[in-house]
Amino acid sequence: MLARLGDAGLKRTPQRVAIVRELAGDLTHPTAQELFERLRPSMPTMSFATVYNTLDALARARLIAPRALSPGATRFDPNVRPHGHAVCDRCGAVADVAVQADGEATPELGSDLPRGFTVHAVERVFRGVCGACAAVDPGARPS
Amino acid sequence: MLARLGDAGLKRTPQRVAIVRELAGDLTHPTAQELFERLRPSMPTMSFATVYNTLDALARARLIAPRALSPGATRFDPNVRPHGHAVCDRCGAVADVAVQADGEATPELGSDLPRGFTVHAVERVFRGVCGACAAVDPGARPS
DNA sequence: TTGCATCTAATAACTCTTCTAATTAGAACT
DNA sequence: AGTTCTAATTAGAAGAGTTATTAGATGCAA
Repeated sequence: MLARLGDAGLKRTPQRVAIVRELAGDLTHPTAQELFERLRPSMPTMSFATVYNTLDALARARLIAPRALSPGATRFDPNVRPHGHAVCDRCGAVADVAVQADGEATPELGSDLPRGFTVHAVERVFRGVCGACAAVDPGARPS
Repeated sequence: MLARLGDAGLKRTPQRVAIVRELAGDLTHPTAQELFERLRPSMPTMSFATVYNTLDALARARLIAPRALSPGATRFDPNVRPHGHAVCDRCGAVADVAVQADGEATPELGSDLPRGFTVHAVERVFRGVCGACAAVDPGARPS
């Protein structure tokens, strides 16, 4: 993934390397804030704006994908291949979900798209309660 | 829908009636800001907080559904039945999409959910470019 | 190494949403 | 109808999240 930085015309700066590294091995889809806080110890001078700039640059280069899975902070996903997400309504945790046949080849399922609408990607989100939250309070309202 | 206000233990105030009316016949999934601006002429004294309070109350009562379809403002959907959404990557327009078998009965498709995760709802989002935007600039980048 | 374009840091500004305190207004109960 | 209780509204400020601006530093190619 670092290699593709250059391919996209992006310079390989220490800040970008750190952000890419932190994101690449992270399955929790961190927010910009979370990335910033995790990287601050090792890069104390890094600015908050740099995190956003870098994430924006990576997203434009299609190396990561921003996800609006719930209101509030945008989450960033190092996996740009088609897949679904399980989102906990209580704690907001996000987990990847393998979804077969979720590519652009399945608009038959959602037939009546608006006239002239061209589909580029199909996302699927499973909303519910994760095991940890259910264990804490099994009887709570769904949300 | 107005009738269900009382069932939910919510008082029938003029502000709530206006918001419910504006939302009920609107297929564009307006944001809180949009609702506020549309209602201001007829209810000049209404506060911004009231819009949020009311939308939150309606959402808790399951009369509307908040949707995080793209980064930025939350959109509110008067249709709480299971259905999908077509979202234009350029202009942000949202349209409803009928989706068969999109209820809670289809987690087989997205099999490997996290252990202990209970699904309450499945959402499907079709991302792409709407006809109007494609007409304006057919050659532009997908996003 | 020099020059230029890009990138970063710092900060301000902006958008969206929530909170607080005081007032007002529904709904229920005489 | 009048009273009371509680919830809802208002206005403003505050908070979170994001984007824009600008000056200065840095990487990269010639």
